[in-house]
This record gives sequence, structure tokens and C-alpha cells, in this order.
Amino acid sequence: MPRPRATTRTIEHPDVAQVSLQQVLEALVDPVRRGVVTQLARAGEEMSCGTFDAPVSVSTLTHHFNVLREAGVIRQYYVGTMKMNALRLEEMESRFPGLLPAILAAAGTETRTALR
Amino acid sequence: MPRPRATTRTIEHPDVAQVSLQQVLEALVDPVRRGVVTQLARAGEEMSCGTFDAPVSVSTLTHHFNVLREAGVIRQYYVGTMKMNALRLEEMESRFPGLLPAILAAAGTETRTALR
DNA sequence: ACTCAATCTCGATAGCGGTCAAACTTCAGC
DNA sequence: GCTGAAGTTTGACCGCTATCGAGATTGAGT
Repeated sequence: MPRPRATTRTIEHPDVAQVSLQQVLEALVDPVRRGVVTQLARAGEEMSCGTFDAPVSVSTLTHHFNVLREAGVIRQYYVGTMKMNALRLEEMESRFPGLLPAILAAAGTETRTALR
Repeated sequence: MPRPRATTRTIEHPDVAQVSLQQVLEALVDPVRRGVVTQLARAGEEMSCGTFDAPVSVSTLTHHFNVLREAGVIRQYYVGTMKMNALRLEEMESRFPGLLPAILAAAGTETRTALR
């Protein structure tokens, strides 16, 4: 019985054309989620869920990742038991030009956000 | 008879250097407040509190104006019994470059926000 | 098969924030 | 001084969301 093992579980991602500004702003207004996005941007590469520095429990982090994904901000896929996270930078840029860069730049000059 | 002076009551305004990204995002995440900012930007001039189109009561609007002012997004001053509102565009631009333009641009292409 | 690591699901809680109506203040004009 | 117009304040309500712990799931390695 050939199981579709080649691809593990698939995760639903919205088309960025369908996400609203409201959704994106709601996603980015939470400091923990903004911390996630900032760390992703700084790393310049994908990160698994467990490698983020955040002052909340893992179950809460799961929730935050869901919100970010449903807002089209990040893309997620499984690699074994790990879940990788990637910024959807270009797509967000085409949908909301300048928005993410502006927030990332501002977050960079912010007084230390409450991470940890 | 001296002309209508704005010095009747003084209103506190924060230095934009002291407002946090968190504050600004919290201010702009509310659709009603974003509607206020959008209308101000489109008008290209100052507007009194009573001239905004918003789906909430006046007391609620007062609250929203307070939030926007404390976030450094708008400047307010009295002219008689009217309270005028002006966008602090340049100041916000120097503090959070590109942020307001990005949000205003995105709001412009949004499906009709619930105004009314 | 067993076990551990990584993540998710569920249920419950707590606090914040948007909302309103009603009463109050402040000013302009008569 | 009145009166009306423009905002504000107060107090209460309510819904939403971030939060957690406990238990379930899924996959890798042995």
C-alpha cells in the first residue's frame, strides 16, 4: 500500500491576495509574534518552531504560529517532527508594499522588546 | 476682540521619539481608527472630530482620538468648541520611516472597510 | 516495538479593549 | 444669563484573545 510518504502532512496556506490588511496588522500587533518575525528576518533563513526565543509556553507559541501563517506572513512545512518556518517576504511585499520592511526596520531600532 | 485662539485648553502630545512601535501598531490595528487616519490623509487637511464618518458613537470616537493622539499619530487642538485633528505625517515618517505610507497605501486598495 | 523529541489539541481562565448611554463641561451667539 | 453645539467623562458590559497545563499525536532513532 503506497502511502504518500514523499510529502508529510500538508499545511494550508492562504493566497496572499486573499489576506486583508486587518489580518496582517492583527498578526503583527502582538509583540511575541513580532518577535518571531524579527528573529526570522534576522536569521535570514528558515527556523524550526523550537528554536525561537519567546517568553511564552510552547502551546501558546503554536497558536502564534497559526495566526502568522493564516495571515500569510509565514510559510510552514514539516521536516520530520520539526516544523520549519519561513517568511513570505516577496509575497507580502507584492500584496502590501513596504509594510513588512517598515515594521522590521522599526522593530530593529526599538528598545528591547520583552523577549524573555 | 481677539481672534479665536487655540490656547484655551492645552492638549498633551507625546514626542514621537518616545512613542513605541507597539503603541503605533495598537493604534492602527483598529479599523475605526484606521478609518480616521485614512480620511485625514485623503482630505489632505485638518478635520474636526465631528466631521468623520465612523460607525460608532461619539463617546467611542473620543476614545479613538485619544489613542491616536497618545500614539503620536495625530495632533489635536481646540478651535472654539471644535477639536481639530491633523496627521503628524512627517514626524511619524522620521520615527517610523515608511510605516504610515505603507498602511495608507494598503488601506486604499482594501475592500471597503466597515465605515458606516 | 519502545522511547524520546517536537508539536498540536482541548478546555479553561483572566484581562484588556471597544462599545454605549447618560450626565457633565466648555464655548459661541444671541 | 440662556441655549444649543461640540466633546468629554464616567461606569458598566461584553467579546475576544493571549495564556497555560495536560493529554494526544507524529516521526526518528535505536
